[in-house]
Amino acid sequence: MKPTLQTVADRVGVSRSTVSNAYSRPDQLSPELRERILDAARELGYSGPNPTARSLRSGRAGAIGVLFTTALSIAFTDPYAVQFLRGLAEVAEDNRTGLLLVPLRDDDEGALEAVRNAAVDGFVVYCVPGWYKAMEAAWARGIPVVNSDHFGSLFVGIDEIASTRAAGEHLMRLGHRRVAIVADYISPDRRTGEVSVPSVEDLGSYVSRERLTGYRDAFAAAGLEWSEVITISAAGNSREHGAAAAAYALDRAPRPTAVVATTDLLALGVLDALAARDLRPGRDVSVIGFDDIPDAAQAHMTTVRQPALDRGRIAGRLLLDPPDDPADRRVVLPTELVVRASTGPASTGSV
Amino acid sequence: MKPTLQTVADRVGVSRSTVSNAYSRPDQLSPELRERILDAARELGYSGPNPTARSLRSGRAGAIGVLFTTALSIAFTDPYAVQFLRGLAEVAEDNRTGLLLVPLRDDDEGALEAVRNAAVDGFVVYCVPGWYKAMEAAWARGIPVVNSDHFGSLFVGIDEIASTRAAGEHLMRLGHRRVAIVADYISPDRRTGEVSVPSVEDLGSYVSRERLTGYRDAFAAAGLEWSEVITISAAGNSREHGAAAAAYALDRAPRPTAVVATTDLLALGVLDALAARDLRPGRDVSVIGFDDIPDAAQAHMTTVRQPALDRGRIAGRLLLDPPDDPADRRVVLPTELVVRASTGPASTGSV
DNA sequence: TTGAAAGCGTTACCAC
DNA sequence: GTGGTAACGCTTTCAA
Repeated sequence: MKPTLQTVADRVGVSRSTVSNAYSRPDQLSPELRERILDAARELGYSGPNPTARSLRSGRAGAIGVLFTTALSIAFTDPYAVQFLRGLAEVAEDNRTGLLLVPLRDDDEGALEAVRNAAVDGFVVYCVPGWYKAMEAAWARGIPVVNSDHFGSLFVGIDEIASTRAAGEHLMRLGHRRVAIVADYISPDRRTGEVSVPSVEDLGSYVSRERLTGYRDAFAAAGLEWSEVITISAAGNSREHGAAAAAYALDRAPRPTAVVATTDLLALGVLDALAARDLRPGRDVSVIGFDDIPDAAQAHMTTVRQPALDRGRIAGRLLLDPPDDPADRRVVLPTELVVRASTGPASTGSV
Repeated sequence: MKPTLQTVADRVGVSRSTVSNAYSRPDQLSPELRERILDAARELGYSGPNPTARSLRSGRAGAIGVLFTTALSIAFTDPYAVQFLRGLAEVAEDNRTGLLLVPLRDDDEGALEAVRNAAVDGFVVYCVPGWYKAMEAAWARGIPVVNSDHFGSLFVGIDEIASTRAAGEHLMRLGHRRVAIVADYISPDRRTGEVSVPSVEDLGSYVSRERLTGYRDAFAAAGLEWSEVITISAAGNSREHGAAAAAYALDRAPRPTAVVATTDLLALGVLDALAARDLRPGRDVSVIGFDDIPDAAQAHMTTVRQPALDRGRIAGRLLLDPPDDPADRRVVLPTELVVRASTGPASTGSV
């Protein structure tokens, strides 16, 4: 039988309230009595108030729920996600709050259950394409939800369209006209391969949709028709999937002079694919990523930098202390096109 | 006012129990009634039983607490930790259990508070040198604690000493006699620099202590005195710290013919330091790491492979379903010395 | 400074 | 198939 407040109270010969005070409001009783209580507790193996009971009573769970795109076991492999989490964790720590990684399993029902059952004070939704039900379940909880990918009441994100438009303009300025785009979650069956995206607006994944839109607009402004652009679906956001997807662009004639990707991880895969074919990035084929993860710099890759750490931090602050002014509840962070060696003028002579 | 079970019960005209059953034991009532209840709930904005109250009643928190070495914001940067977490997350998902990252702040009191206040069913202690108090607090909770670095009742780990002994023997076989070791957490002040470690046994960090012991034993067996070995402290487990520490070995005469490190991250830093000095790994200076993280293979680095993913998985299983037989409560996983190009014969002629 | 009493929102048991 | 009743372990007035 586990000791409870009452056990300790009985032992010392005081009431529950006094023992409770000994832990939660030390100033409410004499130091000696407190010491006696704490001693008794130690002796009885009582390690302090039961967190769950305390939560129930106080109405505070002491944790932030984190909702991920995919299996939580994947989350840690994406450097961008890791940065985001670090920022979030930092703020959580400062507020004596834990981070609860919610297990969103593959089946819909399981995911809903998990969201409804999470003992948390709010949710940070990191990136949940296709999990609208889970998101709705989070909303239904009636606790704050910070969304970084869709527009909700609490939002922290970037101007996705403007960001990729800038990248697209850079490409157009360099004279590229044969372009391929690699994106994840753009084919319904989640396979890797070329896919036709007649209307970007209909894409299910927020991130891919917005980023493709930016490119499309930049291309259009330069007179490049969207229908001429090769769109390739990657089965997931990883370097390997990026390389596999790139093959569909690189192994065709005429070969595109530029291959852009919606994330750095995918773009690094594109670089891998170039290397495997002895093609020189920025000379034979230009490559652009998105995120500016550490490996991007090492690979001398042109990309769009977004402040992942800040996004996490702000998400945490928004959640822990939601501003009253609606205007303050939506934060749009700046991005920056970082030009490195992976982009260069379109080599007109190449086949 | 948030709706509760009672609110819904009143609305439908049934008792609380029936509403509770509608959610938790659907087979206990007629489908029609259940539908009516669920509809009413939706209408009222009731999103299901309060997780905290449910936890209190059922005695199950639905989460595993994860205790990290350092600020949880650091945890994600160590590839080994990430692998471990992935394994753990996998098992947690399968058991509909969340992962609560507990904010161990820098001050002792804050850490204790956090551990005592975490609403979890058990703890996985990943690597907490210097946080003995936090560990004791976890133990005191009276819930299962899986330890991977110290010997507790539930344990999953490797034979640290035998692992590095094998690495040390490899080095001795290659004829190295001027050797430096880079390790983190071996100087009391956590600074980077050469440090004297007269008795390995007294080191505070479990991992560093065990791994140095293995090396020491291997060296001793080959007739190399421990006092002749250069021990260098790294201020933390990162590539940068590894490079900084390596400088203390490489910039002296005579230069060691081998520099080993207690983790791959540190060892990769050593390789960086070699590169900066135009020294060839495996030719001019041999390097050995520990863990076999993905980058190690890419760097052609000799290292000790340990099954990080499995460690995480087993930690989860041990926690969620502690075996009765004490023998099964301690799992020692195999390791393997992976010899790559970063080690070679001691170049007798080098200075 | 201390204690009694009233919940917090749920679930489990046992009658009906 | 359904509904009381009694916990689960704690915190918080409020009165003494």
